[in-house]
Amino acid sequence: MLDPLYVRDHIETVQQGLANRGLDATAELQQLATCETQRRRLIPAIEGLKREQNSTGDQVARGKRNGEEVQHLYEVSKQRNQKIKQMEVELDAVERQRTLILEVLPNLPHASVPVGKSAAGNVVVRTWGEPTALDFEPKAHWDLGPQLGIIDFERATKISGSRFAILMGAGAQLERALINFMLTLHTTEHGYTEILPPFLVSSATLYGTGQLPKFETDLFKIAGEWDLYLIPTAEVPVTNLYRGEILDGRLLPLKYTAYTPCFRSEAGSYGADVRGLIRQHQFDKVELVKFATPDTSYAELESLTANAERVLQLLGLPYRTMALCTGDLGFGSSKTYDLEVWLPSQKAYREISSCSNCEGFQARRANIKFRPEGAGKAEHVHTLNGSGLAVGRTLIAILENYQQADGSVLIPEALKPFMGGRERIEAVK
RNA sequence: GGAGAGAUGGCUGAGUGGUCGAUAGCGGCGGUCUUGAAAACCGUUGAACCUUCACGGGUUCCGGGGGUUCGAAUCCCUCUCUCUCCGCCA
Repeated sequence: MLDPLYVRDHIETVQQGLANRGLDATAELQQLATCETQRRRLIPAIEGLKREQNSTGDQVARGKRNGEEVQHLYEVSKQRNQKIKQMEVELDAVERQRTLILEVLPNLPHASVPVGKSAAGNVVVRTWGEPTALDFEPKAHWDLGPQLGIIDFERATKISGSRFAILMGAGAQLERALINFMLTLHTTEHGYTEILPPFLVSSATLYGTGQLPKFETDLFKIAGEWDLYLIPTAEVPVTNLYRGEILDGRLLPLKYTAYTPCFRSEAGSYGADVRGLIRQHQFDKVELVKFATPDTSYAELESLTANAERVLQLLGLPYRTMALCTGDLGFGSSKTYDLEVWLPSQKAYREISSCSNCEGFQARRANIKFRPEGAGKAEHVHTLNGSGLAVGRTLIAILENYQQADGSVLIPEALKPFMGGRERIEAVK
């Protein structure tokens, strides 16, 4: 949620920022301005009446103690009270409308974000490694996996329907090894604290990170009388760790990493990446989340992104880092770097991580603050999150980049200790 | 699923329908004392919003919502959540 007071005083800037995202919010901002005017008319009026009401109450109390006649005050007070109630109903409607508008407006892009309309406007920040050179025609993972007997798409469809997959044998082991490898790296070398959160969360939690109310159709909701949804990312439960709390600023930044499965209905994405593991209703991800002070959050975004890149580097997977343009930013993000890994079969870089600084956008929704130096006025923290990495896509990248002419797949050096010393995955004869 | 108890400030915990934002203790912060620390003592210690250049002033908030009343932390209704016991269960 944008800061209502900031929006009030910077309508033009906000309008321009949202326009850069491809959103014409002229009408909404106009409505907001109207709400603001009415609000500022009603609040002082109501407060003035309440003040009179309080003083009348004191008069009654004092009068009664002294045995004076106070009946005549009752009627005045009663009428004033009706007036207050009437204005409060009005104010309530105004504030409701204000919230309704604010909660569906996306975050403003940071000044450093390139202006652009779509993914085509994203900018390559750096490239690591060279696209893997294979002296044979690379196979796609959806062929490799089944041929090696480590991925079964067909039986997954029988069990759960489309966009699910089963990992078996060395495939399941590889997924587990990747999770373990990533968590170990982030906790021991990058200083993150590991979290294993609930995979089901309440609507209040999803509101805090911005999935609700606008993106309910992307989520799986639990049937029945439950206010529970499957998490679409660990960002949701982990960012909500401190919802409604005021943190000691001296403890910031706080850094957390969490492995969770993620569940997305991907409504509206039919037709895209229908084959293979790329886009599934359920996938594993190791997430990085930070709570930072506003003055350090952009430095923290750089280091968080570097932490995610480190995973790819250690696995020897070629990738590039993209700065998303204004038109491609996610709802809650002020600035995002996407990491894209090279997939030989597609001869293209594909997204494997997305690292964002949401500034105070989620913190305002979730009411997460900090007190600088442990004292003084509390301000909203900045929240950051990034994949470190999407595990299923990492598995794809390993299969495709480490495939050999004979159809086997080598295990990257850094992963061997997590694979029980296994050197390669071969077809089960 | 059955039965019961509760929700008050960072924590613990008082609170008769009328100067209660709320007693007290702990914790935190500042100070005195000390070479330093501890102890002791003194002081201080919530949030949101409105208004003001500022100092300041004001309103609201005792789980959420509604009601009774001139007036509600206190009475009534309702919702949510937590805890305890029993049953079932990984």
